[in-house]
Amino acid sequence: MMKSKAKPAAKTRIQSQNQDLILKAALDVFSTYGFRGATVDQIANKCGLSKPNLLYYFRRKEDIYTAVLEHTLTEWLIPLRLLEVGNDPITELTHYIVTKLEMSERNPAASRLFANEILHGAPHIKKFLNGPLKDLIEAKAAVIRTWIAAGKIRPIDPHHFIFSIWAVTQHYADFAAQVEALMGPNLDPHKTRNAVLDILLNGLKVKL
Amino acid sequence: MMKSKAKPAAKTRIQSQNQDLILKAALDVFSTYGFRGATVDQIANKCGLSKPNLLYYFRRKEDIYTAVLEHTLTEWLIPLRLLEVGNDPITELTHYIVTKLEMSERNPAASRLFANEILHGAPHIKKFLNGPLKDLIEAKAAVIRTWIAAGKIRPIDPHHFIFSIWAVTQHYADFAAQVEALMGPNLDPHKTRNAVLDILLNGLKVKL
DNA sequence: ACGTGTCTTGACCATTTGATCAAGAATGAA
DNA sequence: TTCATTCTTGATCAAATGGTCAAGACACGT
Repeated sequence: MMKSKAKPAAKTRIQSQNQDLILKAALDVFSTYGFRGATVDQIANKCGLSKPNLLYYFRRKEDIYTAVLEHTLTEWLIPLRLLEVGNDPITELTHYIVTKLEMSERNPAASRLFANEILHGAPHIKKFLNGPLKDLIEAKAAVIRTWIAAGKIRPIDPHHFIFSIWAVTQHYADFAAQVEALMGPNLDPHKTRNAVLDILLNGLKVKL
Repeated sequence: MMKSKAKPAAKTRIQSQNQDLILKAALDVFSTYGFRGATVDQIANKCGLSKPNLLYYFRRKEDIYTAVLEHTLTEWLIPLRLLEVGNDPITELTHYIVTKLEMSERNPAASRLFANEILHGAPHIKKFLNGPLKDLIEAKAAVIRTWIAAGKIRPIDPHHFIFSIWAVTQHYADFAAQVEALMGPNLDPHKTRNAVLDILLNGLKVKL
């Protein structure tokens, strides 16, 4: 029998079902404790599988990690891809920032997993950074330059502006412990959204 | 003989010398690998001491971690403390942001150690966040409100504005791997400084 | 030089943890 | 039902790692 491909994403019903369980649990555990801090046992317990069974689906701990990391990365770029020249820069950027904030709020674990990976030197995703992400950021920097050339926004540095958006939006997921300690547990997402939009976008207006 | 205090910061020449070596090495190792990812052996090797010798100065791994963390925190607040009402908000904020960027550039390990701790829920510094840091941020939020009341800057949310400054400035240390991948290894600190100041402060201007 | 207290370390221990394996249980196509 | 394939797990291993200890080396005031 042909074994189809090297890594058949999922063949059996049980396979795809369990792989899904594992990836969900792994995202939780890895994002909370980091790669080294997480244990295979923790992940196994969290999804109700035995450790050997888990290692039947992913041979090594690192395989689970890279799988969940890649799965996260692909979704991570989607909002930025949607940033196009369009008509109004403020509309476009507002949509991007709001989407990013919503992602950080809905799935902080993914944000933290990513942050942790970068923080430790991005050993597993160097290629992703130098390849797809680099290409994407250059394309979007070009979009921003178009706006500037058209006189629609003030001339800011596109790259550093994108970094600032990333930094601020992800801050609310990655540094949630700090934000919560300083603002209390009932942070109003609506207020946060308005404040962030205000701070990041108001400086773009061209002087009259 | 009186043992003076519970934890005499350092008595002997050798003691203060070795404790210093240990803390320096520990900052490096902990910031790179996280608490769980770091090993006592790594720290010992890095500072040229044997593992048992290192554990002679700090009984447990966690003691080293908390020591280096506390040592870092105290310095971390200094620039923000210097933020006062003064005359010109832009001057004050520029100074704060520039200082923060310089700290991130000069000592990225400290920034990453802190980021890592927060990222994992800040288990060791909850008290610091809820106490000194909370007090400080409230005081500085008041400073910003003073500027707003005086009509010197546009009415932005003080807390979220401080968060934004933290997020953006620390981004260049914490996410250095990503920044480097996207901008190349020769990032010009001067350009970064100007770009960040431009993005964060231009939106504060009151409309004419 | 002496001697007390400080410093250093090789050897060792207990636990955790990633990973293996053989054997048994469940699944599903014929 | 049959039976090959897939799935599951208890038992177990080897390595890594935090921490201990007793014994020896060293520093330094006298």
